[in-house]
Parts: sequence; C-alpha cells; structure tokens
Amino acid sequence: MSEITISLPDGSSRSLPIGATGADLATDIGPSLAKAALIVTVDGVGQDLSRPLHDGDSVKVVTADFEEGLHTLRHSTAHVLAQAVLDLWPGATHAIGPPIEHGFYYDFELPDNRSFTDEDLEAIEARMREIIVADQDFERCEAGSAEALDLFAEHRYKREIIEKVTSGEADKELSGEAASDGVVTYYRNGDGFVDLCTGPHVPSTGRLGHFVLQKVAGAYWRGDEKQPMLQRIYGTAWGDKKSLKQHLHRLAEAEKRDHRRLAGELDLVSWPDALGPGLAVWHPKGALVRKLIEDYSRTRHEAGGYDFVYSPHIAKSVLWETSGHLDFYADGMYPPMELDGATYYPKPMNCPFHVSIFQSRQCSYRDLPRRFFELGAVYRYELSGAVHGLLRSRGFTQDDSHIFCTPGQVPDELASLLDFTLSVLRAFGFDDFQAKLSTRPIEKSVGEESLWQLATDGLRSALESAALDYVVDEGGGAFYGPKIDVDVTDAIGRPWQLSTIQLDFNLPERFGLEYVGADGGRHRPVMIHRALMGSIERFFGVLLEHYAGAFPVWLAPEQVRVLPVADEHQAYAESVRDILVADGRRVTVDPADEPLGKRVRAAKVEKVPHVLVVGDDDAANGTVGDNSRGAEGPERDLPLEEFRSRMTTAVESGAPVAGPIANATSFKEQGS
RNA sequence: GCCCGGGUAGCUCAGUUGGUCAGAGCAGGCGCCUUGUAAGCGUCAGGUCGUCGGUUCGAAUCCGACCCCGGGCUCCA
Repeated sequence: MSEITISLPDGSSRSLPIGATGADLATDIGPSLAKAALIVTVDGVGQDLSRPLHDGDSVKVVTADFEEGLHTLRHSTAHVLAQAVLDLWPGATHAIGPPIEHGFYYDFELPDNRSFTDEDLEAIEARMREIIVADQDFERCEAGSAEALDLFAEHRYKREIIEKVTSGEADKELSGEAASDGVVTYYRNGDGFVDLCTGPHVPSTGRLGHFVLQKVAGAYWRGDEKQPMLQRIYGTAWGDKKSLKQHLHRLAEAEKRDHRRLAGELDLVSWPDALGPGLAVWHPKGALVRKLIEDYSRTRHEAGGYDFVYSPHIAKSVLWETSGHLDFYADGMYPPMELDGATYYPKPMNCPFHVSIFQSRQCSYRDLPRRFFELGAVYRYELSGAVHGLLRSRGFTQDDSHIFCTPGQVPDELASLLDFTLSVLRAFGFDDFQAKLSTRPIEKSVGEESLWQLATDGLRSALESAALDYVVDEGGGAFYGPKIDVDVTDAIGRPWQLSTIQLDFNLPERFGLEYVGADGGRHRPVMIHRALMGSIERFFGVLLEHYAGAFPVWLAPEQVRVLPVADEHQAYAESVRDILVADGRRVTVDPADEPLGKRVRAAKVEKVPHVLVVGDDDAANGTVGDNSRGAEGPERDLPLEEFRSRMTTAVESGAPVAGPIANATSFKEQGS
C-alpha cells in the first residue's frame, strides 16, 4: 500500500501518499485552506501541521475560524511573549503560559525580583513583532526526563513541571504544559528559545500578529498564596485584524457599562472613603430603584407561600459555635465585640436565626414545608483586594430564605423552587440561563447516602422539568448537601452567578431540629437555603450593567420628564405632570430657564425613558411631544390620553406579579 | 492578604527637570436670554494637591509610613 486514506469532517475521504502531513492534506484540499490552516485535529486531538498522518485517521483542518484554532494561535503567541521576555531580560525565567478566553497570559520571574512596567510592555510587544516578522518555525522535540531537566537547568519552574509530570503528580493545569509517559515534549524556535509544551502550535511565528499585550499583574505560582508571586502579562490575540478590533471595541463597551461608573453618573450609589472599602451609601434615585426591586421580591414571596421574618445583625458566639460558622467560616466574619461579659459577632449569614425561629415551637409534619424569608443584611470580611463595587462588598443584603421540609417533600419543593427562581429572574429581563448541579464530595461529607440521593435526584429532575441547560460538577457540592447554582447571561453575553439552591443536612443536625411525624415519632427535617438574586446590592449592580443604566420603565427612578418650551407653558407642563403622577408615574418638570436642546440632552444623558416637550400646540390641544428612549425621533401631537395608556401598558408588562412570565423579552426591548 | 498602577475643585482631567503651578471643561450659584427636541451668553464661588511624617531656602512634584481606588492573584464553606 503506497497511500493512506483520511476521512474528513464532511464524511468524504481523501487518499494521500504515505508520510503525508496535515499541511499536505490542507494543500491537497485547496490553496486558500493551506494558507489559513493552523493545526489539524486527528480523531479530535490537536496536532501540528508538520506531523505525519496515518491511514484511517479522521482529520479536521483547523483555521482561526475554529475555537481550537484560536486556542492554538493564542498559545503560540504566549510562547512568543516568553521568547521576547527571555531575550530582553537575561536571567528571567518563565513559568506557564496558557491560552485563555479571548487571549493568553504568561507568568515570569525577573532577576532581582523586579517587575514589569507599562514601558516594558511596549518594548516586549515590539520584540514580539520582530520575532513574528522573522517567521521562525515552531519545531516539536522530545526528550527523556533527565535530558529535559538538563535543557531547562536554568528554569526552576520548568524543572518543577517536568518533575511533577514525569512522576505523575501533575494536576490538570500542569500536564497541559509538558508531556506524558516518561517522554517530555518541548518546542524550539528561533535562536535557541525552547519551551516545555505539549502543543500543538502554529507552523511558524509568521502566522501570528493580531495581538496586543494588555496588562501586568501579580499571580502566585500554581495559584497558591504560599508560593512566590510571579509577574503575569495578559494579552489578547485573534486570527485577523478585524476580530482583534472588534474585541477591543467590546472591551470599551463593557467599560462604559461598568456599574461603578454608571452609579456615579446617574447619582445612584457612592462609596465615600470615610465608610471603608466595600461599603456603599444609596442616594435617593438608587434607593428608589432598589426599593422597587425589593418590593417586587416581597410581592412574589408573599404570593409564593413564604413567611416573612426578621433577625438582628449580631448574635452571641454560642449561636455561631452551634452553627459551626466559627469553626469553618471564622475568617470571613467581622471580629467580635465584647459586651456585658458576652462575645457578639456580626452575622455573615442569616441561617442560624431562621433555624432559631423554627426551633421556637414544636412543629408537626402538617406545618411543613415552612418557608422563612428575609431581606437579611450580612457582613463579611472580604479580602481588601477582592472588594469590587456592589458586586463584591463587605455589607450586603441577601434575598434569603430557609425552607424546612420533610424528606418526602424535597422533590416537589425543589421543582417549584426552581420555577419560582426562574420566573423572578425573567421579570428583570434575563432569559438566558445556565445551571450547575454540584453533587456529593468524595471526601468528608455529612448526611445519609439515601438523603443525598433523594436530594440530588430532586435537583436533577427539577432542572430537567424546567428544561434548563445544566452541567454537573461531580463531587463539587459542599460537605453538607448538593446544590444548584444558576447563572444568567446579560445583554452583552457575560455570565453572572445569581441564584443558589443549597440542601443542608448539617444544620438541622447541629441544632437538633425535629418535627413530629404522622407516626407520632420525632424526625429530622431537611433544610434548603436559597437566594434568588443572591445579594440585592450585587443584583442591582448586575442589572445596572445589563441595562447599561437604562432601566426599563417600571424600574426607572424617573419615568417621565416634562419640558415646557417656554415659561408660558409651565402651567400646562405641571398639569401634565400632575395627571401622570396621579396615575402613579414618577414625573418631574424641568422649567424653561435653559434652552430646550440643553434640557433634552440632560434628560437623555440621565436615561429618562420619556421626555415630553410641551408648547403652544400641546397646551391648546391637550397633547404632548414624546421623545422616548431608543426611538428614532420625537413623536409630536400625541394626545395625553394616549400617552397615559401607553405608560400603563409599559409599566404593567414590566413587573408581572405572579406566575410564569409570558412576554419576558419585551422588557429587554424597553431597556435598550 | 499579595503584585503592579493610581489619588489635584462635586465630576473628568492638565500641571515639564522641586522655584507665579493652584489650572481647564462640565456641574453648582447669580444675572441676561424664552427657547419645538442631545451642550445659549456673561459672571461668581470652589481645592490642607488622599493623610501623617521626612529631605530642602523652597514640595502637588523627592523619600517613608498609612488610608482609599483600579487591574490581577488568592478568596467567595
């Protein structure tokens, strides 16, 4: 046999001479593909174009249009980054440099423990471009471990990887960096630059170039805070100039949506230095939106069979000892206060209080499930570097509930809980969900196997009946029970983890919770912790970014602004306002002491959904000119009655009170 | 907590090598203008240059400590 047969993704097959490579295959298919090809996948596994194919291989020629192609391109760009850094700083050493979403990074240690500056980034980028222009081949090599250790004698992190990999101790992250089976693979290019790597890589550096270096950051070696802090350089890389440009544009757009920026611009929330990190104050407009969100939450919970409860912000240490928080969560708690000989802690969670309420009287199975709901403010000592606007703060309010039920009630309770969760999130314009089911950890956990089984099956069938996309994190659950986390995708495609439904077999045990069953005996209830928005503050921040500050009408702090054309229309403007206010709308009048254009602009900048301009014609005819957010231009001579009824429709469709939401997408349109 | 970069008026920022460097625009106050859909004109007021210490004849500028902010890392049972 002098030929091999290769099958292609479209089901066709091709014959090539023995010894033909991926590059040969691409050339055989067509010249433009040959030019665009970066690697091939053989039976789904990436491989350099220069490597030979074998008879019967199922091969895909991969270009930058495929995820694997971009991945390789970014990985190869990371190699060039390392090459440039090692060129420019003799004595520098490189650690790991993987591709990541949208780009890549590489970790380094520089001589004398120095770090990179912004000017360094420019120099590195310039050197990288020289390497790319030189069009150096990426050459795949193999070595025994002793030989490899010798090759990387000057590079302690590479040696550590080789040792870990060859002894079989490598974790997932490291094994991608080197090789397997006693053979170490590495790549060589240019004048002797070598890097440990399993590949594959693009054929030569000339295939790269649509990249920018973005930032320098510190990163612990192997992500362990006990290990040395390395210098990480992040970059982004794409297959062509246009994609790179688009990506940079998206980053700029995301920055414009930053909730911290919008919170200031729209006068919603601020973080005075005097309060301390992670602690915000809510200005009237922000507080109004927050109140609308909270009111909606309360209304839904009231209709959903929840009992409202309240609990204090601090409690004696015994409560936290019983709950176990002082054992496994002390680092996250604010420090204690000594009062009257007792030790009090600010609460990091609401659950022990709700448990206390459950304990306050004897309970029959007929009373279950009991669902306690509280917008409970908690305080957590987040690391100073972790604090981030409203998305990660030290004081926040959970839309927290604890449900106590019998084991038999668990499946139904979970199913209705998940429906409830999704329905509430949809009301805020989220309709793209991704869930994660976390199951029993392999190592220590509490609770009987049958209970874990029941709860995990319950969660799974709830996910399935809600037709929700989900992934399973095997063994990823907490030691005390399985859980579901729900992510939403926002208007520009970013995921946010909001909701959690967490089973707890531990707290009922620790507090000795009981109910009296139908058999007259005492039984232990199952407890479910759940938060839908998670934290009201964080949810508000996510909404602000989701809507880019343009809240839908039902949430907008100011729904309508009336602008009289001149002073003589002030009285009519006020009468329009009064009529709308009587309808329950939030309306202001901006008097004519500035030019109309300026006042229109101010209202637009503040993202008021409806700007009504009223002049002579309007006062005479009972009309308004509606310049609504997102519309192409103003709508003149609109009868006020018509505007009122449109507003009623808009507000009512925005905040459904109960049950499944039929037209969830409509709010998104209003928000745009 | 760790690495890097920052902190000048309410906001956004300019301030060269230490020496008329306390500045601009917007926002705010007061006048004028009376406007038909995204910035009218004039004028006034505003700052312990994050804080505290140091170097210097002299510090927004140099040094140290601390506070706060940003980007990462770690963390988010």
